[in-house]
Amino acid sequence: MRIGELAARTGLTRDTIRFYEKVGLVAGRRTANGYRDFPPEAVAWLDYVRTAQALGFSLAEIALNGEGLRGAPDTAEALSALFEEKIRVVDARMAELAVLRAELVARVGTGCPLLAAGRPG
Amino acid sequence: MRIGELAARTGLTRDTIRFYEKVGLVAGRRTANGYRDFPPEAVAWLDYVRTAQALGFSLAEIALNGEGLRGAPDTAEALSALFEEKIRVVDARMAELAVLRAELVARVGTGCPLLAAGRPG
DNA sequence: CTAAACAGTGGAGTACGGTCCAAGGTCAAG
DNA sequence: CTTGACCTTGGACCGTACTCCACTGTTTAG
Repeated sequence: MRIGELAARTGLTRDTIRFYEKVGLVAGRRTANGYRDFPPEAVAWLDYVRTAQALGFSLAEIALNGEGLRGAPDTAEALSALFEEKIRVVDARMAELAVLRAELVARVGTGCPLLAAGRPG
Repeated sequence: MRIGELAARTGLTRDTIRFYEKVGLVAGRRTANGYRDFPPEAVAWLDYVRTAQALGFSLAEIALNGEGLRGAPDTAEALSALFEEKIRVVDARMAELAVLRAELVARVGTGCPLLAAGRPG
């Protein structure tokens, strides 16, 4: 499919997709006239890119994931492994947030919360 | 205290503190010779800035929080309210992550995770 | 055939959050 | 009085992730 259709299907702009191609996030074959031609899987891949981005991964990291997938013998399995890894990342992030939450709870209602910030001394 | 000491106590660089002053994140009185002179509370405030940043707040938002605090009749109470608000934000962020986690779990182990991405059709 | 809708390129600009540097002023110790 | 540590300023520069623009080429519908 051409870039306009991919843009419509993913909710990204054409410019963003061209930018993603430039940084190696998405593959770009060309038709005879020079237009980009994307496979149908590009839609799902870009959906995944947005998810990974929401998880706090940089585009460079996501591109590396993609590299790994392209070299994998069984892509479906490799992708499952990738998702499992992401789940661990999500769990870690949630744990961090839980710590921050606890710190915030501890500060609420103290006489002077900023100064009660648990520094030594 | 002068900027070097504040930098040492917060773990920030002098340049970062000057940058924070420029964007209104931290107050800058001056001594007779033109050196910046920070009150002791600046340490705790900058600690808070880092925490808020870790929560995903932009420096501009954090600066606005600071504005609100300076205008508050009871700073300790205003700060408690601020922390309570941040707790709600943390809860919202954790809920988002929980959704993402569920999506990832759903994709693991499907025949072709990328294509099973729950799109209509 | 023409006009619109699509595609291409390169390059500039934006916002955020710093980071580094050069040139110079201030201050305490030896 | 010099040395060195500290401070000042302005401005250039970086990486990330886009976003917009002008100009040009291609395809499609009437």
